[in-house]
Amino acid sequence: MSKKPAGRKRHNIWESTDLRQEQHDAKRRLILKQAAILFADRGFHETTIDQIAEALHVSKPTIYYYIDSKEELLYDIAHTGLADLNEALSRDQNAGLPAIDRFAQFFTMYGRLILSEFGVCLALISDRSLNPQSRRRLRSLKKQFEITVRKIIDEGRQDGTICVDDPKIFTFAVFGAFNWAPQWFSSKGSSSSDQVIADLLEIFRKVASQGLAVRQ
Amino acid sequence: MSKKPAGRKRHNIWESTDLRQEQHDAKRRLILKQAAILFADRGFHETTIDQIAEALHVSKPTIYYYIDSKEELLYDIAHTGLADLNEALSRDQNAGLPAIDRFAQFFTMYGRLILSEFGVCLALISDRSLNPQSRRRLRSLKKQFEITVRKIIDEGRQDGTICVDDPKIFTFAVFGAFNWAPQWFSSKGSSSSDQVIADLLEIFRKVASQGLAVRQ
Amino acid sequence: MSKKPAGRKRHNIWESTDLRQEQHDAKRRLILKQAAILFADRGFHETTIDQIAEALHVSKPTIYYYIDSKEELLYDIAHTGLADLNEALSRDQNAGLPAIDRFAQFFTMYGRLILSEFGVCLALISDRSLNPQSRRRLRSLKKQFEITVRKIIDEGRQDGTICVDDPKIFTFAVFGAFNWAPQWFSSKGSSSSDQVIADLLEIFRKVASQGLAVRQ
Amino acid sequence: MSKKPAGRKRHNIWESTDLRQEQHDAKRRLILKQAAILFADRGFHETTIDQIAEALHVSKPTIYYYIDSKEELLYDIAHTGLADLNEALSRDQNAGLPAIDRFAQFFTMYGRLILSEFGVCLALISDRSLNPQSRRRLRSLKKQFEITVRKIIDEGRQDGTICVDDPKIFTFAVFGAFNWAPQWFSSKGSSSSDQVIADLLEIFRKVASQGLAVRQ
DNA sequence: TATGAATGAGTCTTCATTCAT
DNA sequence: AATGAATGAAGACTCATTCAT
Repeated sequence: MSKKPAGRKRHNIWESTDLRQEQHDAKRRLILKQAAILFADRGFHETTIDQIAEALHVSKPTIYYYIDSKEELLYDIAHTGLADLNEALSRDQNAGLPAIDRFAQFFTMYGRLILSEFGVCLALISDRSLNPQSRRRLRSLKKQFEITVRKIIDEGRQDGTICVDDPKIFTFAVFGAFNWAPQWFSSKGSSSSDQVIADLLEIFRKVASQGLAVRQ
Repeated sequence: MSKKPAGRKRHNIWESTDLRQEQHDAKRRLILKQAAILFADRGFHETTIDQIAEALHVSKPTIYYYIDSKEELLYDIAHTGLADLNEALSRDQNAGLPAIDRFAQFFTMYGRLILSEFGVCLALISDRSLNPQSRRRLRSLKKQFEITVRKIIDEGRQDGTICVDDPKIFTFAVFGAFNWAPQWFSSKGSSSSDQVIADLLEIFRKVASQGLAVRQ
Repeated sequence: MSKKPAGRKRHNIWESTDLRQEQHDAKRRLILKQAAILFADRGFHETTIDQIAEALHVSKPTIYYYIDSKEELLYDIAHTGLADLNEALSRDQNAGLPAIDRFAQFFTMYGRLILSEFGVCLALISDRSLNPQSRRRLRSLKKQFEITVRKIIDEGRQDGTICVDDPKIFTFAVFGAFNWAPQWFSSKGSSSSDQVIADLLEIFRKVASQGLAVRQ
Repeated sequence: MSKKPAGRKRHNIWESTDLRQEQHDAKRRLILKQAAILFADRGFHETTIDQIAEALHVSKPTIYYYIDSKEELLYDIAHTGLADLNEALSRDQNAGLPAIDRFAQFFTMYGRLILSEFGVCLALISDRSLNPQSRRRLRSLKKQFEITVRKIIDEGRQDGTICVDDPKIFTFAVFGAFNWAPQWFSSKGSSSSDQVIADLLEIFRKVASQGLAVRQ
């Protein structure tokens, strides 16, 4: 087997193992991505494993070499999206910023997720196709984000940068507005996704700083 | 549909064409309602005709006596909801009111729809299960509402009661917030649906009157 | 719907229900029988539901209208056979007879079972295709027969009509000899199944009365 | 199969044609053994090539390096068992002994086979999974043993050491009793396999010498 | 009107087997 | 000699829908 740029000095066995694993993971992610695209486009039940395989120019059993079931596909897509968001969130943890800015930061990232291949599935595909356990896990993760937002809002009330009547309803409203975006946003439209996210955000930023305007 | 001309001696009331038709319609509506409840609860694909039949204590072919296909069921539910809204809308057409009030009026009704049995399906169930024609019709109806809202907003800009940066995005945001409600609202919770609707509305009313507040 | 020999006086509705149920049961039993024949002939895994359906000139889903799964098919065949045997057994319960005669009676019936359509599956088809619970139930039923036989042998030792060294091994030997019969017995051969059963029985009757011969 | 003519400098022992062949055969036999164990334990169809590979800590294609198909696996197991028995049989061919003793000798060996890894498959696994040709070959081999036994019995009638009514039925009964043994015998039980074999044998020895006892 | 029975058309999933290295 | 990856072929099971009464 001729190794790509000739065999590295030592550890080449390990390297090849690593590369294999890497390749494997890469392919698996490709499958998830393609599945996510199709699910988002046609729906979960309207997409067959065959179609996913075909879109990737492989055979159906190949898909099953990388995943265990169609359900796992959906779960992993959602989970990956949520995990990515979590990671992005924890990366720029600007704890020092005013709550309103952290609010904006959160939904900028959330918006990017929800308009990404993986995120769309979160907003568009019902988790009713999942088994109770997977559904519970996913919902718990989502709940976490709700809690995060509510905390930010609470903190905003204290640091005087956010003012809303009912944090719970407000939170749901923002999530709703963002989750609805995949239904109408088209990357082929005039605005970029970042523009759309900013615009949506602006609406809620206004509300949140409504009562404060007077003081300034 | 003209039934056979004559009626049997007695029971002719039962069998009178009108009542028959009435009965027929009533039963059909019962089926739609039960289907809507189940669809909203479990999802379209996760609900079988058998389950709908069982919930109504009839047999599966009975369902097919009243509807042509599962798809029609979904279409009719959505269509009925939309038509009901349209009717309600046209009923109190307070053309004289300020735009912001008409805006509020619209979403109060829309909210009631979306939290009703029939409306939930609109927000929760994807129309991807419908054939292209039905989907087109339904989308066209929904679009109509978007247009209505945009018009109200435009008028609000003129009568000085509404001020938003981007009417399109704003419209989508409001619809998103309302469409998301069925995901979290529970009639068993502390707030009534009307309360929730009012709360959601309040958020967007604030935004819409933001720029104006200063002037007044 | 023209009832067979014209409608009976009253209860004809109930009668028709009964007849339906009867028909349903009859058809179900036909399916079991056909499945049993095919399983015995080709093996469980070598028989597809399609083949069973085809043999009955119905479509595959029709089979599923009467049974829940292929596994249930196998379980029900085995269970029915065992239950039939049990019933036959309890029917002529000649408790007064000498043990050796009851022994003969038992294996005459067992032989008839094991050479019948349903019984063949018991001897020929492994229960490993069943889920643990079904397997356990079936094994428990079979065990019951072993116990019955051992008890008869024990009683035979007391009433002086049976004499064997090791009742356990002896029991297994007899069951083995009978269970093996479906492997070689052909209804097209020269001996009838009853003849074969009698012949097999004769062998073990000899053994059982070996030590006693002297006394007589 | 003549391997490439020359050997590498060192390690030539390892790579010597003979040892290579030996190793190859040894590994092949290991595979057969493991497969036999799993087939006997779970059944043929319930065992996947992957499970066999896993049990041997190798990969699936490795199995295929040594065998051509799963079917061959089963055939070879059965064939090996039968061949081993044949060999053992021809080894101590005590043609001079009384038939009854040769009868005992035969089934002692047969019993050992049937309770060995390879033999269990003969009794437990249906040959229906084999192609017609393999099945025919195997059945022919088994038939050979039946014939052998019948001949012994015939000779027993002549040398006055065996007396049975129907040699055919008797033969089937004995085989049945022995073939059934793997179903209930457990090496973890109180009796050794040799004990069980002796016990089973004793039963049939009694029958065979029944009529003779009186005369002596 | 209503229903027990029947079915066509899939879809997921599995598994023995092969390919390429 | 060994293996990660890939696939053809098949089978169980489901479900919307229709038939016959």
